[in-house]
Amino acid sequence: MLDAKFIRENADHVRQNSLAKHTQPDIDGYVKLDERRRHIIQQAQELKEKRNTVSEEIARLKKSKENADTLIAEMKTVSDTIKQLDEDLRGVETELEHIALYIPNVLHSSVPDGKDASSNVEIRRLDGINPIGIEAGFRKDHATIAKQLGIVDFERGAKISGSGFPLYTGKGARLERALLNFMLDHHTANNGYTEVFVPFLVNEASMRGTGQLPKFAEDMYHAKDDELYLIPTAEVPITNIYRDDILSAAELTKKHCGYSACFRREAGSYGKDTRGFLRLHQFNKIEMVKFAKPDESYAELESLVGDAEGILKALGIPFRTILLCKGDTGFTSAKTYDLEVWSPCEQKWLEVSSCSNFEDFQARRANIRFRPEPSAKPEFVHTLNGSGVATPRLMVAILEHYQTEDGHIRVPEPLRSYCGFDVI
RNA sequence: GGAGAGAUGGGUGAGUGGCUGAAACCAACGGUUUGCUAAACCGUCGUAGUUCGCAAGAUCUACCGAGGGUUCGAAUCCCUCUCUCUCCGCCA
Repeated sequence: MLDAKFIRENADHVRQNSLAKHTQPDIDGYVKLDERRRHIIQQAQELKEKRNTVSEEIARLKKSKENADTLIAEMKTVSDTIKQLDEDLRGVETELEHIALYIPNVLHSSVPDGKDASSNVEIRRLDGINPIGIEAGFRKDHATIAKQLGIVDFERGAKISGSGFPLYTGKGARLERALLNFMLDHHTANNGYTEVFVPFLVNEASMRGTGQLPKFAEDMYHAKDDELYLIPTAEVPITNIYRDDILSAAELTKKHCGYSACFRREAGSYGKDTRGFLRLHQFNKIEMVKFAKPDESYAELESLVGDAEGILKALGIPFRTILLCKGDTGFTSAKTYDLEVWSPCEQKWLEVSSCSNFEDFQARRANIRFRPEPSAKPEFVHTLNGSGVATPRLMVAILEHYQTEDGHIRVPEPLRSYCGFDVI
């Protein structure tokens, strides 16, 4: 959510910015309503002031046993008018919020122009154990080899729940768990994150706080009887840990990482990337979230990307880091880097992490503030988050890059102690 | 699921219709003093918004879990909801 005053004073910029993100919120309507809002507030305030002073006068008269009937009658109509104005105000503010919740975050000036993924800018590209572009002919794609080795049972997963809900079995289940444990240990030991284990169902306020609602309601699984939502990412519960809190400057930058299962309806992407692990309704992910001072948030974004890259480096997976262009940057983000691993069988880059600086966009929605100085006024923090990383496509990369000629998988070195075996 | 208790400012906790934006204490901040990490004393010390002002700031308004209601006037009375706690039952 953007600040009302900011929208008022930068209406053109906000409009251009929204267009760049392929949305057209009613900025003119917002500005007009905002004007009306302030007009109503002025009228109501004047009347309330009058009511307050006259009420004191009435109290005085009554105390000295004088007659206050005229004043009381007068105040009755004043009160009715106030009631009407307050009602009008509520209506206007509801309309304002309805527009404001659909206005996307303002892009950082360093974000390149462009309307879709083709304009994203590659920042880094790193070879892992297999140089990118040199592909061994013997490789089977991840779905085939996984099935052959009996480590994932897509059919039975579909039987239990539906397509997009994989069932990991035997060494596959162990490898998945090894990945998650390795990543959590890595971030807590090397990168200074404090681990959290979060609820996987959250309430509506949390979903609004991080910006999933109301705009992306159709992407979420919703337990209607309890008004709870299954989280699409641990970003939601982790960021909302400090909803409505005031943090002290000394504890910033606050860094949390956590595991969660992630649930996504993927409405509208039926038929896309349906094979194997490429697109799932449920998957596992380690998420990193930072709460930073505004003047430090962009440095924190760079180190966040570095933390995510560290996982891929440690595992020897070839990857590239790209900076998303304006049109590809998400609704809530000011600037986003994606990490993509190379799939030799798909001949495609697969996104395994998205690292974003939301500046104060989420903090304003979720009301997360900090005190710059012990007795200073609270300000909104900047929130950032990044996957560190999501497992399905990482698993794709491991199954393809670590495949041997005789159809087995060598377990990447850092995972061996977690797995208890070296080969699948 | 049944029964009960509660929700007040960063914290503890007073406050039952007008003089309460809210006592007191703690914490925090500024200062004085004594002078080795401490104590004593004095002062400051909520948030949001409106209007005015270049600004510092000033005016006004709202807010005592949320939303309604009664009243000239509500932290205080009534209703609904949410959450927390305790006990019982059930289940992991």
